[in-house]
Amino acid sequence: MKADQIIRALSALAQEHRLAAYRLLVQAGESGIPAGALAEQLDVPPSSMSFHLAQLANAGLVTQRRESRSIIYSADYAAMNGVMGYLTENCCGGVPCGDSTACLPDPQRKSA
Amino acid sequence: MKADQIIRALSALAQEHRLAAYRLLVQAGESGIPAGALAEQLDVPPSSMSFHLAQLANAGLVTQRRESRSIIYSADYAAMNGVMGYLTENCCGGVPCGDSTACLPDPQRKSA
DNA sequence: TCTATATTTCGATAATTGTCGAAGTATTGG
DNA sequence: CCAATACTTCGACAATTATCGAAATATAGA
Repeated sequence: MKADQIIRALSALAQEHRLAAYRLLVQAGESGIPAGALAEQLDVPPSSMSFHLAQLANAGLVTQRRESRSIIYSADYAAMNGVMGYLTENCCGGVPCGDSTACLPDPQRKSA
Repeated sequence: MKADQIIRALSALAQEHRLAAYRLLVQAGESGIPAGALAEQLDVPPSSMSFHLAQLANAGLVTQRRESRSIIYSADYAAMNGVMGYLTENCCGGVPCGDSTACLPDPQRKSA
């Protein structure tokens, strides 16, 4: 994963509403949350929420799927793990350290 | 750790030069790297580097100490772990998942 | 097809962030 | 005390990002 991609992900998370939205999505798991519900819960106008969700999607941190009239967003755990892996890379001068950030969607987790 | 603090940390890392500097510091470990050396390695003017290092310090991601005429910066591993913990919190809808991001300075790591 | 719902795109404006030279502040050695 | 070194702070300007109403797009149901 290259630096530019990581920076986009970090920028995406470095904003009040997006960080809050992302965390809700992370906790919601695979079922995800529709854009409108996120806007309501975070008390942000729909157009603003849409802007923020687009940033998260562009960063690869969330995926979207249409379901009837709603667009459901869900967190992409692999992307999050990628970012954290990048930050911890060579974290102790090359010496291996308890560096095993792994997080998979609820239903189908690997046996870590 | 509260959201505002996390946002400052993520903002600090979400910038080309700061991400690069931070990674150098992470790899350098406790000995750290003087401001000037970072500026030179990253090909950034001293005043710009200073600005960026101040951001990282303000976010609590790095610490600084004076050593003669130089100011040595080093990564604060605990802060990094705090940020990652925040991101993975309740990451699978409350179900525990391989969520053990830990990273300690080279010389004195815990037996994880 | 017409209307209501759900969301996005557009566009204009406000706010924040990045850049870097010049000047200022520590520290050391002569 | 003076000059050199290592950094930081200041200040001005450029660039990017956030906000949100209005208009556009997609879907579903009557």
